[in-house]
Amino acid sequence: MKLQQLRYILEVERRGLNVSAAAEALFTSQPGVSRRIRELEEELGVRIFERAGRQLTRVTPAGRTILDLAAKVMGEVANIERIGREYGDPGHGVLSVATTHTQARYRLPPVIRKFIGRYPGVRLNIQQGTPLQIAQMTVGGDVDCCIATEAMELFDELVMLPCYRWDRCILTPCDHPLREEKTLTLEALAEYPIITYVFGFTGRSTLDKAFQEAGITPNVVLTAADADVIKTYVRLGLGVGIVAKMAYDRRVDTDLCALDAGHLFQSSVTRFGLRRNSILPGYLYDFIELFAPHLKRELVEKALSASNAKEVSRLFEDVPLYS
Amino acid sequence: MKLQQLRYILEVERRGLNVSAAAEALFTSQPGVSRRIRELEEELGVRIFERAGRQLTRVTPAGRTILDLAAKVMGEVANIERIGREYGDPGHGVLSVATTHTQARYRLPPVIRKFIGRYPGVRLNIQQGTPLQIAQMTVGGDVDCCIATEAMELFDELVMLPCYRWDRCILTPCDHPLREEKTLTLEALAEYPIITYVFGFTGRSTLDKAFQEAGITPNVVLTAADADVIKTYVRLGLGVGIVAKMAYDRRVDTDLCALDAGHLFQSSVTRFGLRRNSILPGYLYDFIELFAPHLKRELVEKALSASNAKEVSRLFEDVPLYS
DNA sequence: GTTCATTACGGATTCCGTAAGGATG
DNA sequence: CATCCTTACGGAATCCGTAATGAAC
Repeated sequence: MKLQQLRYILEVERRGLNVSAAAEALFTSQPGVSRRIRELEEELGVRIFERAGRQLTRVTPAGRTILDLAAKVMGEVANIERIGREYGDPGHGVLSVATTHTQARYRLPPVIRKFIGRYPGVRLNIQQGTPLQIAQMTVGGDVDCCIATEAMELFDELVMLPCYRWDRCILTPCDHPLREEKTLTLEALAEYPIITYVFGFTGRSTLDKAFQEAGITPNVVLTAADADVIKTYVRLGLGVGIVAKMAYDRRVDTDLCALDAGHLFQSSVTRFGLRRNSILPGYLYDFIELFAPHLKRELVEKALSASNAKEVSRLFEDVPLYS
Repeated sequence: MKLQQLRYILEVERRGLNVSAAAEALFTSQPGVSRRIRELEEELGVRIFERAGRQLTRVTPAGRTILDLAAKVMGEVANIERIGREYGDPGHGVLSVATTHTQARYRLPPVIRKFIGRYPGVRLNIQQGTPLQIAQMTVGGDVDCCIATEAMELFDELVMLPCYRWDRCILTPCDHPLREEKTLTLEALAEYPIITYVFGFTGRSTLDKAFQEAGITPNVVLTAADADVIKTYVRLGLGVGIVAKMAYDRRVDTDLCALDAGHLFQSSVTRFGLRRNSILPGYLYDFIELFAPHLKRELVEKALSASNAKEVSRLFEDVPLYS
């Protein structure tokens, strides 16, 4: 058995059983991939992929197990390679973080400023994407870690570390009638056209839940993937915005007013995502702690070695997350 | 990185950093091993072994981590290979069990009779050795599992499944004065020369502990690795034997008498040992259940995936082990 | 002088890419 | 006819074993 063979079958699965696509992604020829798979199947004496004629149609039961184990193997191999880089060149390396607009724009800048001061030898690489995309990037090994509020629970290869809890606020022009209300209610809010996040972004699901439970159908006239766009349309008078509090800065957004909406919606928790059982470069522990000071190295290591999500969440039972 | 390289560094470590010995064990040439290691170190950019001149002297810190990860990788690879054999040829294969004389002689025969009836296609392979040897054989992958009472807790790569609890008896010639005693005591026992197991065998440590706690120094005139030898010398009148109850069969040992000693010594627990995170062939689950009926497949699987010994022992808290 | 690891070299094997072939929709 | 996997073949790289070299006890 060769590592190459395992690498190939994993890529073939990742590309939806398309050998040609896998070959391209692996920067090699398609017949090579085909042959390597065939060899492995012959050596093991088991079909990994079912074929209809020449097409790979699906993964056999044995193949399923083999692919899962192969993924583990490649994960450990990646760890070994990282150990090499770490010891050979401590304090140097690359840190790839996948995250959403909200984090990149509002929450990460001070963290990154401190980080690059402390690790001038580490090349930072911030990838932006939808929550689903960034979770996939992390699972697939394209980045070292991710930060997001949504969709992270969909992958159980990911360990999720709660970072901070946040609430929403309502953005209006400063002369808006909503500012007259004594205590803001969902009903009052629903009187106006609403501008907020696209589904699947920045806690949007929590927002929908609140309206649904109150039996109210809000008039959402526009959705955007980030708060800057939302603000723009609030300024145009298109409606009132519902955004994360951290997206409002009274010094910059002088023409907008923010009303606290913490009591209207359940607060959301932003999380740090890491591949289970991965070994992190030393500076990544520091990066995590800069982002969420309660996530000390020891705690993160415990979470990484936990065998299931329940164990992880038990580690964070007593952590207060407001900041 | 190649699997071969990982295999080689592991063997070199196993052979006490002796490259020549490793090469021999791997059925290959010594320069090949040497070069392969060198290549891996160059690729990773880290020394795995420290050298004094040309001799490998010890494992570097980075090497330690790499070796541990390499062991995991090779473990998963072995699992993949097993999956192949399993699916390709269910009900066929090899089952290697390492165990001690006591188990092989008294406890295993009925189990094995049933097993070979149920799985005529499986080749059984029983390896006998000292408790330490058999535990090492299991860790090293030379056998699939082991059964023993002693020394199994020394390896935390092993998952130990408690199988049954047993007590000791005192073997004497039938006309021996000890038979006159109403209730047998340690003091009375210590009046006579004693023949029992060698240290490290079949619960010998429990035995020593009992005497020590009572402040008695027994006169152990002869020790042997198995009960058959002990019986022989009891028959010769050399002393009284202390052996596991299961080693006495009144139909066969008609010239010997057994006195219950359950109240004198703490009972011992015989355990099944498996490598952590290994995948077992289906018939091995059956073998385990034949040996210890409470060890159902599901329970064994849970224990195998547990991350530490404490978690394992929690699984067996409520299991009664007398049989 | 024996043990042990490294270097040097030739042969065998494996790996890979290009080109051609056959099946499917 | 376009897509996609397999087979065929030649060149390159890798792997392996023998022999020779050098260091250490």
